Amino acid sequence: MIRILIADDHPIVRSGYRRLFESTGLHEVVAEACNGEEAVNLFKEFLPDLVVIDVMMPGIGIASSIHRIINHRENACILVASLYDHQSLVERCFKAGASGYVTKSSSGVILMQALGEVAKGKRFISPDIAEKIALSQLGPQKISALSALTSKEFDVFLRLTRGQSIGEISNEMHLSKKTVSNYSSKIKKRLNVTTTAELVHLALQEKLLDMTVSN
Amino acid sequence: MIRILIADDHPIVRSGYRRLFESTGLHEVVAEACNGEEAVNLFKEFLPDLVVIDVMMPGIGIASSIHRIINHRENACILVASLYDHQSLVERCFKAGASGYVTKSSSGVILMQALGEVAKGKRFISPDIAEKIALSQLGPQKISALSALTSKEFDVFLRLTRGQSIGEISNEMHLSKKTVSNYSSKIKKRLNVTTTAELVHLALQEKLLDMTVSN
DNA sequence: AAATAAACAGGGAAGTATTCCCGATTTAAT
DNA sequence: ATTAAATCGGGAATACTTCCCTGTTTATTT
Repeated sequence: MIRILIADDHPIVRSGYRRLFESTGLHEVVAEACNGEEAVNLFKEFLPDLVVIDVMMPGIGIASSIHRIINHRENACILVASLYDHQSLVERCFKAGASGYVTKSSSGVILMQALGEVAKGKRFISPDIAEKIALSQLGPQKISALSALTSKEFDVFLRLTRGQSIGEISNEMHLSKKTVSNYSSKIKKRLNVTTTAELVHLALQEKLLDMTVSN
Repeated sequence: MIRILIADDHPIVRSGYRRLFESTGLHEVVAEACNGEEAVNLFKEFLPDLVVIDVMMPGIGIASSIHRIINHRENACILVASLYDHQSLVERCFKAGASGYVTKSSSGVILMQALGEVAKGKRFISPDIAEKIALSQLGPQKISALSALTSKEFDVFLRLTRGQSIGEISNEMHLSKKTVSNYSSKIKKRLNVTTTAELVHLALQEKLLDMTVSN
């Protein structure tokens, strides 16, 4: 029986995981977290065999959540599930200690496959992302300016482009407004822009935001 | 027995809905679609009592999906589920003929409540969104929030979303910074957002911005 | 193991932007 | 001719930005 911790801020998504995982009879969901801190705490409490964690939750960022879990148990098995497939995000997660990365548009089959591999201590990356990254390695090596951002900067960047204010971000990340504001400035400087709107444009170019909503 | 069609591009989310809905014994999921076209086709095929549809799927946009469903059956019950709670999106959905709108961070209780109301032919909007948006504003007669902007406001809106700063705009438009800043505030208030990033999102949704703006 | 370099967190100060409220024109609309 | 809306900005309080600087904590190198 593989004991699993699910971390996602959407109840419906947690419920979906539960249904999928428990359908095999080989997995047991021992706890559910709806933010990063809770995930870390529940990990310490339940010591699950495997953690399935969302990249974008309120509170601490994904990198630091992973770090803190790995810190508590060196060989923790962490599978990241994300709506986003940007290379720098994937890189950041693996670097922090994740063992697997899948997009949420992956099928149940892929998810279960990922679960199996990660539980065995292997690495897994979903085919759609692997393909994208592989292809991007082939082209002219234009490194995205975004990978120049540190993990905290990147987190703030995402939140800014998603429309959050400095105040909201400081609350969710538990940092002072001053710190967030300083990050915001540093980010703009590094990316050579002056306004938040331009940050959004960059995020769009890097396909970190998608706006397929209307038509 | 209420017969339901689920439309969401994430298998995990569909699975979560299924688990939730079927737990009551009063609902039956008769079909699952993973994009707009499929939702429309499956609707025609199964004629479910109710459709739960995601706002952001590949292919045709939500508005056109809803339109095509309503076109096929005037009184179809459609519940929209979304990660986003922008008023213009909510408006767009209601205008197209949806009966309910919930965010995906809603609890199962809220979701079931929404399902019940919508199935009865009533309207439903999840409390977190309702808090931000006055229900009274949502009649099908309402036109795009952007057309509520005056021409100067619209001009400033476009410049802001293109990444110009208040100072730049005031120079180009020969207005004092104060005036531009006041416009900026008024625009956000009218469009019910608080940050410039959200303005950019609106512009994108309204196709007033194409992603090739900044190089 | 010690040294060097980054990342992280935030204070100070000056400047810019935001919000909300207000009053003054000009321009439309009934 | 009158009411309404659009346009333009001042005042004041608050929020955000920028640049610079000081620590502390993590990583990397030698």
